[in-house]
Amino acid sequence: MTHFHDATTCQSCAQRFTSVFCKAKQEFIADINEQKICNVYKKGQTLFNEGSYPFGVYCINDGKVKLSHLGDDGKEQIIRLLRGGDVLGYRALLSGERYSASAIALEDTQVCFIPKELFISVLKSDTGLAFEMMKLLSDELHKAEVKLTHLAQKPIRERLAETLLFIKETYGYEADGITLSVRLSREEIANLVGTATESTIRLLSEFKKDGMVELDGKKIKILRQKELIKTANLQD
Amino acid sequence: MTHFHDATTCQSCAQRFTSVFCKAKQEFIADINEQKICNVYKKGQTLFNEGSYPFGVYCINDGKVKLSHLGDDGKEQIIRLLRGGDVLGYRALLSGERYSASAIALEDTQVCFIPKELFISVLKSDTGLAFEMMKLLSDELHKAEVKLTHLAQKPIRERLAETLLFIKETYGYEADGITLSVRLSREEIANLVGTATESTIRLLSEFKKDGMVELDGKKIKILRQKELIKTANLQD
DNA sequence: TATAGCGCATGATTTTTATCATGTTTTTAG
DNA sequence: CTAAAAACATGATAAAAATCATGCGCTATA
Repeated sequence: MTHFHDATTCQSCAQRFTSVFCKAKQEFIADINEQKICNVYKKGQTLFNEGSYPFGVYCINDGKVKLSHLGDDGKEQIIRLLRGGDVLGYRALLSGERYSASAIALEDTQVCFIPKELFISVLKSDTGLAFEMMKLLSDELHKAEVKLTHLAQKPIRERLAETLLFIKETYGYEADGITLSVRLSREEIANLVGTATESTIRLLSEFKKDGMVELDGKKIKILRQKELIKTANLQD
Repeated sequence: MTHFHDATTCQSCAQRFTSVFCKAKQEFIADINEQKICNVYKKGQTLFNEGSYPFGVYCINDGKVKLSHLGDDGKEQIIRLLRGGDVLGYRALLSGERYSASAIALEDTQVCFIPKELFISVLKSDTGLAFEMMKLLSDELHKAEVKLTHLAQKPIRERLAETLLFIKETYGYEADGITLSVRLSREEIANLVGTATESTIRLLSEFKKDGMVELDGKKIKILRQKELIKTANLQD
C-alpha cells in the first residue's frame, strides 16, 4: 500500500508551494489548517459525484485523480487529470451548481477537504487568493477551448499523440525516464481522446509498430517524443 | 445603418441590469463611466485579434460578436457567441496571456472598452464583482466542458440541431417569432458545430426536408423546435 | 452592366471512424 | 488456485464524415 508523507498541517504540506493556496495570507492558511479534513481515497474511489451538491473544495496532497463527465448516452468523457497540488470542486461551488463532473482516484490519493464556508470567507477577505482563483479558472477555460478546437478539427491519430504528451506533461515519467507514471486503461485513454476504445487500441499498436511507444499492459513507454510531437501536429 | 440607443453613461446604459458589472458598487460604476471608451464596430470588424496583448475588457452594449480560435491548420473554430450585456476579453487579461481568440462583430455593434488597470483595480476593491467574475468564469468553463463532451460523443446531426437551438437561446427570434435573429454563413455554422461546411449545408437541407426548419438564404426559421430538441438528443 | 468571386447546393468518391465479432490475455474474486 | 470477468487485440464490416467536383445564383465592384 502506498505510503504518504506527513500532511498534518498545511504549513508543512508538501504542496504548500505549488497549490493555489500558496498565495493565501498566512492567517488564512492557519484557519484552513484548523478546519481542513484529510482523507485517503483508494484507487477507484470517488471523491465526489456528478449531480451532487458541493460542500467544499478538495486539495490533492499526493496522488492522481480523474475528473469526468457523463455524456447524454452515459459514456464517460475525461475532462481533466489532476495531481498533487491541484484543487478541485471549486467550479461547481463558485457557480452555485451541483457538480457537473465526478472525481475518481486513479491511484491511492491523499486529499484535504476545505469546507465551503471557510473557502468562500477566505476568498472574500483575501484578494490575492481571489485573483489566483480567477487566474486558475481562466487557465482552465483556455485549456478547454483549445481542447475543443482540437476535438473539432484534428483526426484521432493526432489527438491520441497529443493525449499521450498531455499525460506525460501532467504526470511525468517514472524513474526510468520513459515510462508514463500513471496506469490508465485503454478505455480511459479513449475517453480522454474522445474516441472508441478499439480505435485507441489500434492506434497505440500502430504507434508501437512505428517505434514511438512501447506497450506492456497498462505501462506505456514513450520512446520517441519528437516523433510523437510531429504526429500530434502541434503548433506551439 | 443600425441606430443605437444612447449609452453615454453607464448609469443609463441599457445593459446596466444584465451585465456582470451590475453587481459592482455605485462608486466604481462612476469610475468606469469616466474612463470607458465607447465605440461602434461595423459588421465584420475585429475588436481584438488572437495573439495580441489585452489592454482592457470589452462590454457589449448592443450587437452581436463571435469569438473564434484558429486551429493549428488555420481553420476557424467559433468558441462563443456574444450579445448585448456580455463582457469579453477578460480571460486573457486575468490569466496574463495574449488573446487566445479573436472577436469579430457579426453585425454593427456598440461596445464600451474598459482599460485594464481600471478593471483590475475595481476587481481588487470590489469583492462582489470579483465573485461575479469567478461565477462567470465557472459558468463558461462548465459550458466549455459540456460542449467538449458533446463534440467527442455526439454525431454531427445532433450537434447541428443543438447548435441551432443554442443560436436561438443566445440571440432569440425576430419579431415573427420563428426567424433566428442573426445571419451566419453556412461556414460559420459549420465552425460552430465543428464540421465541414458541406456537411452543414447537407444536414440543413435534410432538416428542411423534414420540416424542422425553413431556409431563405442566411435567414433560418425554426418551424418545429420540439423535433429539433429531439434531434439534438439532449438530456437536460 | 458585365464579370469575377463567393456562398450555396448537391452528387460522387474516398477516407476516417465506429461497430460488430471473435479470440487471447490479464485481473479479480471466491 | 481456479473460474469468471474484464481488458486487450485484431479482423471484417458498416456507418459517418470529409473531400473533391461541378453547377447555380447572387452580389460586389471595376
